[in-house]
Amino acid sequence: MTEPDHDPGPGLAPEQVATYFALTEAAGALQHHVEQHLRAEIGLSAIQFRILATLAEAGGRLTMTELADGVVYSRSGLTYQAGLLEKAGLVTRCPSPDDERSTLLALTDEGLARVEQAMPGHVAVVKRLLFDPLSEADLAALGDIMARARDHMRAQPPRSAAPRKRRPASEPE
Amino acid sequence: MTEPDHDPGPGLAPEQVATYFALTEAAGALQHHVEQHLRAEIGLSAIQFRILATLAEAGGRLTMTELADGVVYSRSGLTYQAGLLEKAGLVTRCPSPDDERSTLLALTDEGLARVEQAMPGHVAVVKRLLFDPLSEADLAALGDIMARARDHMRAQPPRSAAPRKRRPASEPE
DNA sequence: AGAATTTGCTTCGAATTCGAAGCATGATCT
DNA sequence: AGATCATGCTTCGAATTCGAAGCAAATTCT
Repeated sequence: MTEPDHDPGPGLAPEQVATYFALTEAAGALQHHVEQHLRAEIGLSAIQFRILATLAEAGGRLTMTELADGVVYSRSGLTYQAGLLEKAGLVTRCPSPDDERSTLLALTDEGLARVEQAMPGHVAVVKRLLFDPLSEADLAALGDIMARARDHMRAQPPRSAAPRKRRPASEPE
Repeated sequence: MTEPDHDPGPGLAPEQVATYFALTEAAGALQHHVEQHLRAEIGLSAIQFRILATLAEAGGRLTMTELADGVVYSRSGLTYQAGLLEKAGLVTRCPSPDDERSTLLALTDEGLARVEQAMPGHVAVVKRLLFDPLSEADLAALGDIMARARDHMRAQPPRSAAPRKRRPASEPE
C-alpha cells in the first residue's frame, strides 16, 4: 500500500502520488469519524456543522453563494440544507437589503449555541485523530502548507466547461 | 477565516482549528476538481478511480471488505460501485477460493488500462492544484505527516459506534 | 455431528447530492 | 424607458450513498 507498481509516466513522482493518496485517505477517514461524532453528539451532519461554523466565523450572515463558495458545495445542495436548518430553527432566511434576489442566511441564537456546543467535542475528536501523532512543528508546517494550498485552489479560475459560471474576477465588489 | 470568534473552551488551540479547516477545505476543493477532471477525461467518478487504483496497487485482486476498508467506504456503496464497474467491464467478481462467501474483485486488463490511462492526467491535476505552491521540503513534510496521520487513524478502534461487531452485547434491542 | 454465533456480501428503503432547467431580480445596452 | 443579458436562488429528476435487514458460508461450542 506504500509503493504503487504502475508506471505513472515521465515527470511524475510516485512520491507525490503516495502523498496525495495519504492525504485523501486520511482526510476521508477523518471526515468519516467526525461525521459519526457530530451526528451522535448533537444531531448534525458534517456539512450542516460546516455551514453553521462558516456562518459563525463570518459574523452570522452570508448569502447563499458566498456560503456555497466557502464550503465548496453545490448551490442546490446548499438550498436543501438551508431548508433543513431553517426548519430546525438554526438559521433564518432573510432577503438581502442590497439585492432583492439574494438570500441572506442568518444564524439564530439557537444555531450559534449549537455550534458552540459542538465545537469543543468536535475539535477534541480532530485533535485525537489528526493532531495526536503530530508534533508542534508538524502542526505548524501542516497549517502553513494547507493554508497555502487552499488559497492556491481558491485562486484557480473556474473551468471552461462550466456553461454558466461566475466572473473570472473573484474580487468582491 | 483566520480566527473564529467563538469560545472553543479550555485547552483547545485555535491554530488547530484553522489548520483543520484549511485541510478540510483544501481537500474538498481538490476532490471536487479531481472529480471534474476524471469524469470529463475518462468517464470515471473519483470513487471508481480510487477503487481501481487501490486494486492496481494491491496486485489486482481484493475482497470487498479489504477494498471497502482501503477506500473508507460503506459496504453497500462498494457493492453498488462494483456492480457498475463490472457492468463496464473494468472488474470481475470471482468467488474466493479460500472463503466461499467472500467475493474477490479482480481488475480486468481494460480496467488496468483505464487506470494507467487516467493516472498521468490525474496526477497532473493534483500536481497543479496541490503541489504547485509547495516546495520539495513541503512535499516531503506533507507526505510524512499525512502518512503518519493515516496510519494513526487506521489504528483507531471504532469507538462505540459499531452496532454489533465482535462482542455479543447482553442487551438485545 | 448439530446448533448457535460470527463473518461477508447483497438487497432494500430513505436521505442526500448534483447538474440542468426555471424563475425572479439587477445591471447594461440602445 | 424598454429590451436584453447576467446573476442568485430554487425546483426537478436522476444518480449515489448509507445503515439496517436478510441470506449464505464458515467457525466455534456443546
